[in-house]
Amino acid sequence: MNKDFILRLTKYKRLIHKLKALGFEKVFSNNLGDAIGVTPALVRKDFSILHLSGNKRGGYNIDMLVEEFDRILGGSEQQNVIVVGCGRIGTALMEYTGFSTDDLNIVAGFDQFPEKVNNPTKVPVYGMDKLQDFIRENNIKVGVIAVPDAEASRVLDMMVEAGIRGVLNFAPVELKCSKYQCETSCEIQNVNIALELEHLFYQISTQDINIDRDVTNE
Amino acid sequence: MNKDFILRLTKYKRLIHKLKALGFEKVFSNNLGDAIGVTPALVRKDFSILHLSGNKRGGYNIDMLVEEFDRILGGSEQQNVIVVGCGRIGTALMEYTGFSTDDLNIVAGFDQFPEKVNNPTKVPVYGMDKLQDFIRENNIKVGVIAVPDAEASRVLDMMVEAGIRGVLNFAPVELKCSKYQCETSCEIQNVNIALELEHLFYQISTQDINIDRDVTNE
DNA sequence: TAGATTGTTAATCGATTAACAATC
DNA sequence: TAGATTGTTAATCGATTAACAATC
Repeated sequence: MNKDFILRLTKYKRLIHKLKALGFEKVFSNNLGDAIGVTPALVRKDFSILHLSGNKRGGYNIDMLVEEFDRILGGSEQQNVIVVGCGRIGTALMEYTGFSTDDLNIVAGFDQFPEKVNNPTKVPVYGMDKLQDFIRENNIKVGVIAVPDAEASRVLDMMVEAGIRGVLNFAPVELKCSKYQCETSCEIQNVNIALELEHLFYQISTQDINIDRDVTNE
Repeated sequence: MNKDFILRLTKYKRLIHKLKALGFEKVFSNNLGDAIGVTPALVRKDFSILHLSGNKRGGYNIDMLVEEFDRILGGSEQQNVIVVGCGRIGTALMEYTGFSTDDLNIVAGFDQFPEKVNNPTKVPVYGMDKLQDFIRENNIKVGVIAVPDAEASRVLDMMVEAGIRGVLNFAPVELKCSKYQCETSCEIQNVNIALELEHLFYQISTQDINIDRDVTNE
């Protein structure tokens, strides 16, 4: 439910893996807080919620943290992802190599015209007619939508119907899971680049003026 | 300062433009709330902060809203953006046509090896040596970073030094604006796809168990 | 021991919502 | 007028932080 909390968890996990690789054996709430940009108190609170305990004097044991966070966040099982829509953005994701360090694995792409896809990767690209069978047979839970605006909603329905539980959506529509009682059954994360850019422009434009002052004065 | 508030503003703006196109003349806090997924009370509160007032019986006038939101959010001036790093993601953005409806305009790409870039667009691609001059001469305020991990930080410094005030970062590093007293002078928005995917996996894995129950019980 | 750090409680802060008087 | 909707205040809610006792 609490997005910020979950986001912090993934940050903790990454950081702790890095520290382990650097040879650290223990770490303090202080260090962790600095690194992910929160107060030490919040780190301790988070850890307390997760029942991760440290030593009053010696901080938290890195090996313990690595183990616990791997358990909490699904560990190092390969997490398989499909990409639907193999245009520029779709193929860019398929080609991206950085995922492997996070145990994310793009296992297939799907496109309306698979034969037209410029695909320099080893990831196979299938037609849309194969989509649902593939999801079912391989028990895929998470997919990326990178199809044009107009198709996004239909594609989402297909994916959810076949069993997809989480979607990262790059189409510039605020997708909502309409079909079925989907609220509970499919998480959607929208990545809207135009929105982010507009947001930046706005932040910049109000930065100097100081929006609070400007806006709350009568 | 308040991210959610600003994000709502851009959503209002888009929605209102759509309603105007549909021929609406007025709209109620109720409708707006439904459409962007917030309570009507919050819509009224937001509008009140912005000094947008409606009629006790007749809701808010669409023409007024269009005008005001355009003014507040920088209106329909073309907003020029550059893309630094013309790999897969960079070129995908350059090729993306959906920006024009938001008056976003990608005016140039930059790459270490501009001659190697596969560029099917009309957007010119220059070498990195031209970056700072271009930013200064064209008074560019917002840029996208789509370079590899290791270069991101250096590229950011170059951009900020030349006058960039907002950055959308696709490199999988949590960029912070280190140089100068940059806290105040450059907004950074990180888009970390791997993080979003992991986040989805985690949400799914805890959905059934009900994380709150699982986690807060002693 | 003295000093440092955890774990937890209570205080704070800020955003959202409920409620309702004002009024069209 | 009666009904509906705004605008605003006060209440609520939840997350973060400060503070400090416990203790290594």
